Amino acid sequence: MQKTASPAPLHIACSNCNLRELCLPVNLTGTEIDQLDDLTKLKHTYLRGEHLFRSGAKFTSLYAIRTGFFKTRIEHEDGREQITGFQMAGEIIGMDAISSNAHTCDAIALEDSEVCEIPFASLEALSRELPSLQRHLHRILSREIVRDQGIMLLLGSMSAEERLAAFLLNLSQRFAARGYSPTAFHLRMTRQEIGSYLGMKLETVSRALSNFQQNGLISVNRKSVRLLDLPGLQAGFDPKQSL
Amino acid sequence: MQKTASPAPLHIACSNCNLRELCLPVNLTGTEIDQLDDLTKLKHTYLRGEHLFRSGAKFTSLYAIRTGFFKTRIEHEDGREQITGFQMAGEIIGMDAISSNAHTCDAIALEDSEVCEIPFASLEALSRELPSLQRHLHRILSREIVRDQGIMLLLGSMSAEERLAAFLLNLSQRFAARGYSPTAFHLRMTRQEIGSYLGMKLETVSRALSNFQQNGLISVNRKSVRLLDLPGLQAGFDPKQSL
DNA sequence: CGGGGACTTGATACTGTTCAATTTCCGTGG
DNA sequence: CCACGGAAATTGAACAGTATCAAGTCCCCG
Repeated sequence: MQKTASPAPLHIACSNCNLRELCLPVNLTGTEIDQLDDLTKLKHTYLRGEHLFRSGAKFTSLYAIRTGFFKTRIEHEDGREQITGFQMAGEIIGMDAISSNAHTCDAIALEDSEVCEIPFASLEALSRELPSLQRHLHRILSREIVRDQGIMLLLGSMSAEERLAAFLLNLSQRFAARGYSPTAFHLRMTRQEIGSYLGMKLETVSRALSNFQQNGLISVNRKSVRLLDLPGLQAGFDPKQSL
Repeated sequence: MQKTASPAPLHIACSNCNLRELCLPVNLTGTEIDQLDDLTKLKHTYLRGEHLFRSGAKFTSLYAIRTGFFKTRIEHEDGREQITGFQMAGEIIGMDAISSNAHTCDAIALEDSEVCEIPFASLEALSRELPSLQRHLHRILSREIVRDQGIMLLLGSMSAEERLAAFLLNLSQRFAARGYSPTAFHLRMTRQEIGSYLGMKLETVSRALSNFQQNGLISVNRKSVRLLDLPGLQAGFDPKQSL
């Protein structure tokens, strides 16, 4: 397709994967896209519950989610676990492993999913030749840092209900960015997993959801959620105002 | 100096800065070191309380701490703040800003400090030419991700005393790595700052420290701390065992 | 259609917060 | 050099938010 002398496309229609994170903002020529496509041609599918990788495994590749939903978790020796993120289509998993050449978390499919494997050595090599790809890789790594620090803020200085509201709004935004409804969606994870992510117990998650519902902020039934009052959620729900 | 046929040095004695993070594990020839030195020749000093940068400021450079001590913090609009880290000599600040070209946190000197400024565009350019530098940059970014996720684990699934014990042990390790005593050191930050970092109130920090002292794990007076029982701290102090 | 995990809800316990009173220390200015 | 003022830290008591324990319901999957 790069036969046409047309200017480089504004963003890449990555033929191999749904690489929102990796491809979208990069300005490349057709040949360069081909090189990138080469990089991302390894595809795999994972069924619900399967591991994409396990903590301790040797690091070779990053993984871009084409379709589906994953969670990542780290485990303390005493068995305590912390879910460090929920990843959806277009997002990248595995960046924690670059530092030590071994994965530091488990990645597990929450529904049947398809991923692109991106051999990291090749990505590094190509990014040496394509400054805009290099730039973009750095941005992606940095974005993960910013995301994690946002969660630190959440965990460190917000109440259980505020954390849950922020979580729902974050999902909402990410679904919207993918063309799905921002106000009605299906939770792929259990209350326990939400709780682990947000630093609270599953009962507290359940109570907070019920509470939101009673106050007209959401309607929830099992795993399906409808956000009814986005500004109300954003404002942080204050139970004292509502008796 | 690569005139000599001697092998590349095992690590770099960075003439400009105390770049433990940036330089140490990189294998480079003399010329290459010179290029890197060029990159890090901008030096500045900051007095206690001064800002290295503020949230929102345009991103141009990373900063490597030569000497001194910094904190980084993010602020929620409602005034809540979360301290995201305490950085000491040899560590790098500013990586969060790569993603959006603007700093997302404030960096403030906790004591008089000296930093190297590393223009990021130049670092990217040089790392395109030196694969081992590129690799190392990626490792540093990834290490920050791992660090942040460790703090998420802390905040999400540990008790106040466990968090504080982990914090003290982390400081201990980092001082030890710099040739200082791992068991006797001076806290550069207030109880309130420790609390903000660990997601608890200053009173809780103070009580926990007193509690550790009463149980012979540490001795503490104001800002000076002595760790008396590292294994005890590591095991996580359980107040029920000790009546 | 049956079994078991996921979820909800209630009662109670406990960790950590809040409010408040003191004490200690450090830097500043007389 | 000492005195002073204010921030930092400690400690206590009451309170709030969340965890824990327990019982029961609902579904989803086999």
